[in-house]
This record gives sequence, structure tokens and C-alpha cells, in this order.
Amino acid sequence: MSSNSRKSGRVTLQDVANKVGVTKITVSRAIRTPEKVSESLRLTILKAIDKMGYVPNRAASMLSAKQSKTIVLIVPSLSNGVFADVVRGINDVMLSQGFQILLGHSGYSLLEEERLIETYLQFGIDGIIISGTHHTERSNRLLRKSNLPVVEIMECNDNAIDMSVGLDHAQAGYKMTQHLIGKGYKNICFAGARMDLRAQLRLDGWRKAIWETELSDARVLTSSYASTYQMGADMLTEILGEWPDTDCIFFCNDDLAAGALFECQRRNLKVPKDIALVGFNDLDICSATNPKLTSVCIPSFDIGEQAAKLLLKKINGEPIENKHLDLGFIISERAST
Amino acid sequence: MSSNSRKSGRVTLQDVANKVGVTKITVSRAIRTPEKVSESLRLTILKAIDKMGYVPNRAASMLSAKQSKTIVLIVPSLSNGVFADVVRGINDVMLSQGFQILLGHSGYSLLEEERLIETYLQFGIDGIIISGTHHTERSNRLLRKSNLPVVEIMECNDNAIDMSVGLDHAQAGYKMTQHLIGKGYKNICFAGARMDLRAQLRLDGWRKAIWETELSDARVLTSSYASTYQMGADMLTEILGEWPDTDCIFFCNDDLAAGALFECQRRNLKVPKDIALVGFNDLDICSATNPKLTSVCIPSFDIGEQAAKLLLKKINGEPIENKHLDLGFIISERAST
DNA sequence: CTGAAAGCGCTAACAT
DNA sequence: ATGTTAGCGCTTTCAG
Repeated sequence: MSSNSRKSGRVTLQDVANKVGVTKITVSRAIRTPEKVSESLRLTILKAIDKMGYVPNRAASMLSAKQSKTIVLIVPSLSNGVFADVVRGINDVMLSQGFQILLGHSGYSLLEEERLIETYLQFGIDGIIISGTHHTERSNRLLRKSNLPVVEIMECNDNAIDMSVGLDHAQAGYKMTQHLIGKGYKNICFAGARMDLRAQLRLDGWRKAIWETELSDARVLTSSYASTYQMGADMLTEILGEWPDTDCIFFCNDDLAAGALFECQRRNLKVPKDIALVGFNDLDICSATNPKLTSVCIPSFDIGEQAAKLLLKKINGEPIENKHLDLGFIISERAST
Repeated sequence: MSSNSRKSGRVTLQDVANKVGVTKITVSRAIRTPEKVSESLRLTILKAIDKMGYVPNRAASMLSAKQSKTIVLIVPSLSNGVFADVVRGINDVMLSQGFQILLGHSGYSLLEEERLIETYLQFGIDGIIISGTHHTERSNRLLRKSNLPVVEIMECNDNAIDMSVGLDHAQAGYKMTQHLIGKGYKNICFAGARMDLRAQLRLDGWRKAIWETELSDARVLTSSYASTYQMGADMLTEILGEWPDTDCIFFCNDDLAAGALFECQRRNLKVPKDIALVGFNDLDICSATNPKLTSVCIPSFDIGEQAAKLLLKKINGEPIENKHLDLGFIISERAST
């Protein structure tokens, strides 16, 4: 019967109950299980809630209930269009099921990722979707110890912590390179920035295809710095300086490829006649530039959607047929090759 | 003395205390106020915490303590490079002060924004940073009733809920248009997609400058759909069809301007000789394309940083000299004009 | 430096 | 259809 709003300054269930003249559990029921409260009372309560500006305290619910109806999504980058699509896919599924999504971005730093994991674990979440299958040792420990459902996305990997939804980046790199070789390119260069594990795998695929056809595997340019358009332009310059007979460059992402294309325009190099350019991810920009860029199209939205569905199943204790989903990729051939 | 891990399956303070042979409050102190626990005990406790994989339950802390040390940031879009910078600025300040950041994105929907506000309010946050000064009526009510410190960003506006950090978009549109008029352009078109309030203000600024010089204000093309490169290309096509003598287009953002530039390349139109193109935001792509794009550079990172500092002051009850910070803008003139 | 007791706001389980 | 009781895991007094 006491007014609880002394401490927090926040309106509580008790405050509303006092106002209406019922007990707090009735107010709680009016919100969560309206069919268990008589219509007239319910309307009175709902009106009071609205008028008083009552907002449930999720911390308190979380403490007494088992589920928080909240999951966490950790991605390396927010500005990367690929993850924007992944987020949409996850949102679509989770929101419709009444789940909230907490979003974290690590800026491609595994240590920041670890910090995020630790932080979000404190929020009593019901599950985690996280990018990649490579984390710090401590991150792995935290995730395992948490006993929470974990879906690792983008890659599809048997040594994932629990479940995984993604694609085989080595295979994608391999197939794209094969495709380029098939088109007659002889001096194919691989260029990548911020060589995270997935970029590394793409390079591995490139190497495999190059080796199989006994072409030279010398043309590799990598940087640990971030991918930017400028970096793509610089890489083109460096590659043409180092290996002037390069006839095709396979960039590990679209930003680099687009940056290189702009540099070609400045140098009056014809793409693909003088040099062919290829990206990865097939972002919007690929079908916007002149010429349009060939790229590897990955099912970003589907990855998000499937990951969310998988996580939900696990949370709800439903049986899971396949813990690892390989959603594949498509080579989008355009005018740059 | 009871093992609390029956319900949640989670390791609790009590579990650690049992293991070490102390009470839970001592464990709590070993974490939060280590100087109040003897060194040897502290080390034992810390070791046990690490070994048992204990993770504090923030919901419980939030219930008993007053502060949650968590703030929320709501932006319209994550893939927009402007907000990526804002997020960095806020992160830099808040993380160093031990605050966590919950990130929400509304996809430019005011209703989704309202949903996010309602959701995050439930988490017992200490403050909110939100984009724009225009929200649904219910959003405004929720924010006001919450009694939480609120900083509205991007715009700088006296009718903000509480504090605001941003710039004057109408002024930016006005100054850029004046600049274009000064360069001798006569038939200046304004083109904008997803005409949110800020884009609207830029258009207002354009109009004011156009009116002052008695040029024609007829050349306005807007769309409520999202900005994409393709949309920029389509807009260029439409503008040249409708008003063939247009000599300059001021786009409400860089994506559109870049898309239009690519279309010009396809049509063999020389920029800026045949037509000048201008963007807004000055994202990376502006200094990457050929020719580089003229744009309005806005202090995204600073906006984030200042907003965070302002919010912190308010949270800590410090005096605030200026509730509204106008951080200005710079016209980045490049080769496209 | 360590402990005991009380309570944050809510919900589950069991009454009535 | 509504109320009572107990307790989620933690922090805040207040004691020792």
C-alpha cells in the first residue's frame, strides 16, 4: 500500500494500484494477461497507467521471471551495408516474437567484442547472435559458461560454439577466382584491407584456385587498416606500380573495388579492358557505378533471418535439425569483368 | 548460505560467497570497492569469480542501486556514415566514464522510434540521446514523463525536449545555395529523397537563397522513398527530362549526388562543365569519386562527443551553461562544382 | 575489514 | 476475477 515512488522517482506498479484501489498484481495482470481481469477494471487501470506514465521496470521483471525476452546481436561494424541487412533480417523475426534486440558493434576489435559480451551478459539476456567464429579465449569462455544459446553468423563452421549460419568464404573466394580464370584473366591480383578471418578465407580460396591452374600467386596486397574508398585507390596505384601487367584485381570487399574504379577513371584506365575489378558483398554501390562492379553476392538478410529463427528455436527448447546452415553465395557478374 | 543457482542456472554472488566462505556482500565489495577488502581475501574472491564464470546480474543491481550506468542512443539509420561517426563520438565519452550504451535504430520511422523509446525506458536507463527534435506526441510524452535527461542531436533547436546538440540545417542549405549562386549557377535544382525534417530544412534554406536572388524556385524534386545511389541516378534522369537547362543540382545527401554522378558518367555528361552536383554530409565517398563531390561537412563526431558530455553533466547534476549547442558546418568545395 | 537485515519492483504459485 | 506470499540477486544501511 505504500507509495514506492520515493526512491526512483519512477511510477511503479504499486503507485498505479494505489491510485486505482487494487493490488499491484491486478495491475500487472491487466497489462500482461488482460483476459484475466474484468473489462471495466482493466479499462480503469489502463487509463491510469497512461495518465500516470507508468513504464514497466524490466530489471524487476527479469529478476522474478525466467525470460528477459531480449537477445543481443554483436556485429563488427554498423556502417557496413552487409550488417545493416543482417540486422533487418534479425529484427523482422525477433520483434514479431516479442523479443527485444540489444545491438553492439565491436569495430572489428576482438577485445571490444569481449567487452561487449561481458557487458551484455549482465543484462540477463536470453541469447546471443555474434559475427564470426573467431573470438578471444575469454569471450569463448564467457559464452560457454553463460549456457546461453549462441548463433555465430557470416561464417558457417563446425567449430562454432553452438550454432552457425553463414557461408563458406574460402569457397566463395575459390569460385570467384575460378570464374575469373575461366574468363581468361592471367595475372590476377588479390587485394584486401582489414584482413579479418573472413577476408583471410577469401584469400585462401583465391590461392587454391590460382595454384590449381599454375598461375602466379605472387600478386597479393593486404593491409591491416580499415577498408575505405581511398584505400582502394591507393591499392590500385601500388599494384600497378609493383605488377604492371596485372589484368584483374579481386578485392576482398566492394569499398576497395569501388575506390579502385574511381582511381581508374582518374587515370583514364578502361575497366574491364585495361584492368578488371571485382569486389565482395555486392552492396548497392556495385550496381550503381560506371561500369557496374562484379561481386560476390551474399545472403545477408537471410543470414539474419535464419540465425534469428535458429536462436528462437533453441530458446524455446524446440529440436534443431541442423545446427549449421550454409546459405551459399552467388557470383554477380557485371560490366567490370 | 543457500545456493541460488537453482532457478536461473546462473552463478550468483551467493554461489561465489559460498565457495570462498564469506558472505555475498564481501564478494560484492571485492568487485566494486576493492579497497575495502583485505588483499588476500580479494585475490581469493577474484580467482573464484573468474573460475566460476560469475557475471554480475545488472537487473538486480539496477533494482537496488539508483543508477544503471546505461544510456540509450536512438538513431534513424545505422548504415548512414554520419551516424557511425556520431556513435563513435558518444562511445568515446561514455565508455571512459563507465557507462554502457544501448543502441537503437528506427529506420527513419517515428513509430518505430516510439516503440524503441518505450522499450528502452523499461531498462531503467540513466539518459537518452535521440536524433532529431521531431517525434510522435506519445514519444514526447514518454520522454517528458520519464524525467530522464534527454539530448536531441543533429538539429539544434529551442523547442527541444531538454538539451540539443547539432547544427542549423536551414542555414546550411541556405549558405550552400548562396555559394552556388555566387559561382554563377543560374538554374539550380534541389533534389531530396526520404524528406525527413532535416532534409526539409535544407530545402527551406535553398528556397530562401533562391528567392533572395529572384531565380526560379520551380526546380524541386523530392521523394519519400529511401536514398540510394540508384535513386540519385533516376533523379538526374528525371530532372534532365523535366528541366533540361538545369546547370546545378543540390542533393539532400551524398548518396544521391554520387548516384547522379555515376549516371552522368554513363551519359557522358561532364561534371561540373555540363552540370554541377552537390551533396550533403561529406561522407567518404565525396572525396573518392571522379570528380570529387562538393558537399556540406557536418561535425558528426563532435556532435556525438558534445551530446555525451552534456548528458553526463545532467546525469551528474552538474550545472549546464548552454542547453543548446550549434556546432556549425563547413562547405567542402571540390571538383564537382 | 566483514556481516546481518531490509528492500528495490516485479512475477509465480497458491489462495480465495 | 482478485488477493497473498515469497523471492529473484543485488546494494544499501547499520552493526560489529
